[in-house]
Amino acid sequence: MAEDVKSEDAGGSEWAMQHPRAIYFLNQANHAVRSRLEAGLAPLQMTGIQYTVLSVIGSRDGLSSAELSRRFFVTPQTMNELIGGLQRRNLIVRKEDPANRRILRMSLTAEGKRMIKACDAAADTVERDVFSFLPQESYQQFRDLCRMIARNLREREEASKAE
Amino acid sequence: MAEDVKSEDAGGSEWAMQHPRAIYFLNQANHAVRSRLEAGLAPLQMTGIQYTVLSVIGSRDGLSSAELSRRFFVTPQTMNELIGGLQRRNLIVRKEDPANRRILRMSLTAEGKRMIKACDAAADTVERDVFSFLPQESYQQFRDLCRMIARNLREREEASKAE
DNA sequence: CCCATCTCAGGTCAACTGACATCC
DNA sequence: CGGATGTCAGTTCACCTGAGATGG
Repeated sequence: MAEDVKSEDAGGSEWAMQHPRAIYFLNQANHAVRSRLEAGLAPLQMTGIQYTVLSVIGSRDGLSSAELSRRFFVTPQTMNELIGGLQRRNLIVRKEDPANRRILRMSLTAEGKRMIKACDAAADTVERDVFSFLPQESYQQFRDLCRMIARNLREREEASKAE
Repeated sequence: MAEDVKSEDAGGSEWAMQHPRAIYFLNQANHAVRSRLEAGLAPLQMTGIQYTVLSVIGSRDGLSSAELSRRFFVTPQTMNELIGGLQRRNLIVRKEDPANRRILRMSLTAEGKRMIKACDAAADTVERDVFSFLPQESYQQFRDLCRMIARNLREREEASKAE
C-alpha cells in the first residue's frame, strides 16, 4: 500500500496534482453548464457571448468596441463582429465620441434593456437548476474559487504584458 | 447592517445565488485556463480537443468514432472530422471490426503514444502553473466540485434522454 | 425493411491574421 | 509621423443539419 502520491518533500511547495487533472473536470463542468445556458437563451435568439457583451455594455454605458475587446482578451475584429450583430438587431446604438470621431461609444436601446431582463431571467433559472444540488456552502466555495482563479490568471496576464 | 442575503427561511432549500453568477466566473476561469493549455499544446501542433480525444483512445483501445461522439455529446460527423485529422497525421490507425465491417476501431500508433506523452507533460506544466497559487486543500476542493457538477449534469442528461 | 456506422456536401459561429483608411 | 480605432477580406476550427451508401 502506501499509495503516496505526494512522495517527495521538496522544501516549500508540497503541491500534488491528481489525475484526471482539474483542467479536465473544469472543462467538462463548464461545457455542461454552458450548453444549458445556451439552451436557455436560444428562445431569445441570443448566444452566451452576446448576452455577456450586452450585459457589460448595460452596466458600463459608453464603452467602445476596442475597450471591450481588451477586457475579454479577443481581437478588435472579433468583438466588432459580435457588436455588429447586436447593432443590426437594434439592441444597441453606437455614436461617435464628440472628442474623437473614430471612437464609437455604445449604449443599450430600450429593446436592448428588455432583452437583458429576459436573458437575466433565463440565466438565473439555469444557475439555480445547475447548482442547486449542491449545499449552499459548496456553491459559495465553488463560485469563490472560480473567481479567484480567473482573477489570478488575469492579473498574471496583465503583468506579463506590461513587463 | 444585517446584510442578509439568504433572508427567508423556506422549508427545505434556503439556497441563494449571488451576482455575478457562478456560471460567469466558471466560464472566465475556464477560458483563462483553457487558453494556457492551448498555448502549451501549440508547439506540438495539437489542440485541446485533439489531445483529449487522443488520450481517451489511448486509455480505451478499440473505440469507434460513433462511440466517442456519444461520450462527448457531439455528432458523429464532428467526431469523424477530428479523428480524420489524427489519422492523417499517423497518430492513430483505424481498422474494421472483424464482426462488422462498418465499424472502424481505433488504436494509437507508436507516434501517437509519443505524442500523448509530450502532451501530458505540457498539460501537467499548465496544471501546476495555473493552480499552484492555491493551497493544496482548495485545489482538491475545486477539482472535486468540478467533477461533481460535471457528473451530476451528465447523469441528468442521460436520465432525461432515457425517459 | 430497419438501424447503426460512416461519408459527403454545405453552413454557421467565434475566433484568428493581414491590409488599410482614418482620426488625434 | 505614430498610435489607436475601426473596417474589409480571407482563414481556421469546432460544431451543426441533411442526404446518402452500406453492412448486419
